[in-house]
Amino acid sequence: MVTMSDVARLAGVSKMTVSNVVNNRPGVSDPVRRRVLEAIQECGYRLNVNARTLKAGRTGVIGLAVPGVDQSYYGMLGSLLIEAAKERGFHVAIEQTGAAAEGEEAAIAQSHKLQLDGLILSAVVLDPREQGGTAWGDFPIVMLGERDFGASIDHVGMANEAGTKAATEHLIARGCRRIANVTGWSLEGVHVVSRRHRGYVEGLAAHGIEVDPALVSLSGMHMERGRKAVHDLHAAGTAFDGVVAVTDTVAIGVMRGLADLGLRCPEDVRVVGFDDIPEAAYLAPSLTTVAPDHRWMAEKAVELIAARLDDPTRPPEEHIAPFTLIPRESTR
Amino acid sequence: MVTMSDVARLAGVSKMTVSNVVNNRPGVSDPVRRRVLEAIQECGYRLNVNARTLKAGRTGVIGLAVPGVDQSYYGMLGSLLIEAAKERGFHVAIEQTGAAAEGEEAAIAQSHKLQLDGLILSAVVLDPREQGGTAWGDFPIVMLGERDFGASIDHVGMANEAGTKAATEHLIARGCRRIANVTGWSLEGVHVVSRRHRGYVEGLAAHGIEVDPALVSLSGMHMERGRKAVHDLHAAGTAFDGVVAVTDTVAIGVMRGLADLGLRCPEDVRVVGFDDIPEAAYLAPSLTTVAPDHRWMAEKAVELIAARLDDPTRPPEEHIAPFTLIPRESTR
DNA sequence: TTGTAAGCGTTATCAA
DNA sequence: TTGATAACGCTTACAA
Repeated sequence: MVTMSDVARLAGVSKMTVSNVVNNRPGVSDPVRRRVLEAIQECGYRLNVNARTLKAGRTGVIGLAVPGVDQSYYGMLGSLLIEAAKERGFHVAIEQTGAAAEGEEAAIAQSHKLQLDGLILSAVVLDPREQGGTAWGDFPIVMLGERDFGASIDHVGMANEAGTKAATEHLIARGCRRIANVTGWSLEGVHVVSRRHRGYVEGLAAHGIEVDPALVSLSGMHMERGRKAVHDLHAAGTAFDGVVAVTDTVAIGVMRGLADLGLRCPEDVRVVGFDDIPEAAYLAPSLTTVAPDHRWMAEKAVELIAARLDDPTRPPEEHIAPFTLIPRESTR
Repeated sequence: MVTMSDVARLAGVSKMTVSNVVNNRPGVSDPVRRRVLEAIQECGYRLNVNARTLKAGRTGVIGLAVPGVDQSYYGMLGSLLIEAAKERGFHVAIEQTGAAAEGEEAAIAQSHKLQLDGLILSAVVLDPREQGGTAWGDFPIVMLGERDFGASIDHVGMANEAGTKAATEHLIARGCRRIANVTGWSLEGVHVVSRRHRGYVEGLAAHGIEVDPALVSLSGMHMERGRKAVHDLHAAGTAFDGVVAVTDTVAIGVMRGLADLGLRCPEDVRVVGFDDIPEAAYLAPSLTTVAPDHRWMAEKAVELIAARLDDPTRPPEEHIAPFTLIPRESTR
């Protein structure tokens, strides 16, 4: 490996002068600067970021922990976050949590260990309360998603309740009266699933419709679960004319399930999703969905990391992304 | 920051002994080990990976450069690579190239600069020939995808030609005779698009069917392009009863385009894709596709990085992933 | 404007 | 079995 000393020797100056040139610091005469630059060219020198980091205590890398980038939603989110980070000169190291509490905790520990400059954590199941508040010291963590974070941590969320409520009311406006909610793993506690379910309940309530427990299907966040939920509803003889799916991914499974049963969408059953993943517009029928402003969220998250890095004492902030309901064929 | 020296002082031993304990090295007596571990607990010490790296000359991080993780295929691939890397103790930093030559070159430069231990590059457009052979010294780069890499670089590819040929023959076996190829941006040179197109041509040739240029639609690698391609074929009055799409993503667009025109799949037009992205099985109709063994590719790629790190002089290797044709409803 | 010396937190080496 | 010392490549502080 070519080091600064090598360059220095070649240019006939001291290490320090090379350092000054490399970092574009003032106080180096032009001829010397030129000589150093030539030497750098000549021997193909590259600055060792690690050594610099060792001194500075920063890495320029932020961690991103998501359940898995193989899921459309997190792929899209990851992509936007990587771009947003790039804008501010950060690189991104990805950690996959598998949507498990251990995975999410491990991600925090890892980023700490790797001395990343911060971590953006898409918390699906982790309960920050159980982590003993600010147990992470002032390591900059931004939480994405929906948990009961209290006011103790930077958080970028989206309008889960309002979004699902709007989706539910949209179905009602289209004439649906027996609306199923194909939702996630549990309705206990505070997380994406429970909040979105709450929006469904509120949407119904706003129009005086009572919740029929038979129409609420706890499944999981994958396509297969959405499909199975529809099969189960059908097998149980539960009639329904609309479905509020907890995510677009689940909605894809739901629509597939309908196809399995020979039910037409939207004629027999209307479907809405949540997230507006890239595929949503290209399905047949295209999927009506709640679209949070993901780019906005990504930029906000990186901004919060940068801000906390500058001032570790600043009070935590909470931001909620705006959303739009995008009507498409699945509810026509 | 708590350092080894702090722990050493607290435990009343030398830095070196702490290092030995932390790294689970033999030759430390049990009582001393215990004492050190207690001290570590007590002061909340964490190993500074950076300092270790500085010594080792390694970072433990490999770069992964793909066009964008928001595309299902690269999301899936990324996910598998992250897991494979984890298996071998590597972390992954992601770079997005936007499928542009500059992006791909920049990714190489960046990984160099960040002193990553290696780079796995999903090269879509970069021409290694133009890069002057081994201009990257012995920085471990593994190329994924299909380019004319010569024998000069580690490469993990897939059976693009054989796969598409099989897909084409599958359509023929199903009775299709007017088979369109909705393909990428260009058929010049050697890359995924041209190789897969070649497979299409071979598949037709094997059954004595001549290529009708009107049936070959150069589009691009996104859903919208697949949709547009179908619209264009239709507008031009070109009849077709089958479509070989260059990727599953494009195939989704194709199926959407068929729906736009009121054409039924598979009754009017049968469709095959390539990649087997997670959504393929859940579309309605589900998508017949060529499924390369992605997990195998991911593991191979990481393995090659590790091997070159161990022995920079080893000759470059080329590996081609096996594939399976998965028949589904879109060609029933 | 340039150079010297010390030190960042870790590990390899060798001596005790 | 343990410890002292010298690196790793760079930057900060200060001297020339």
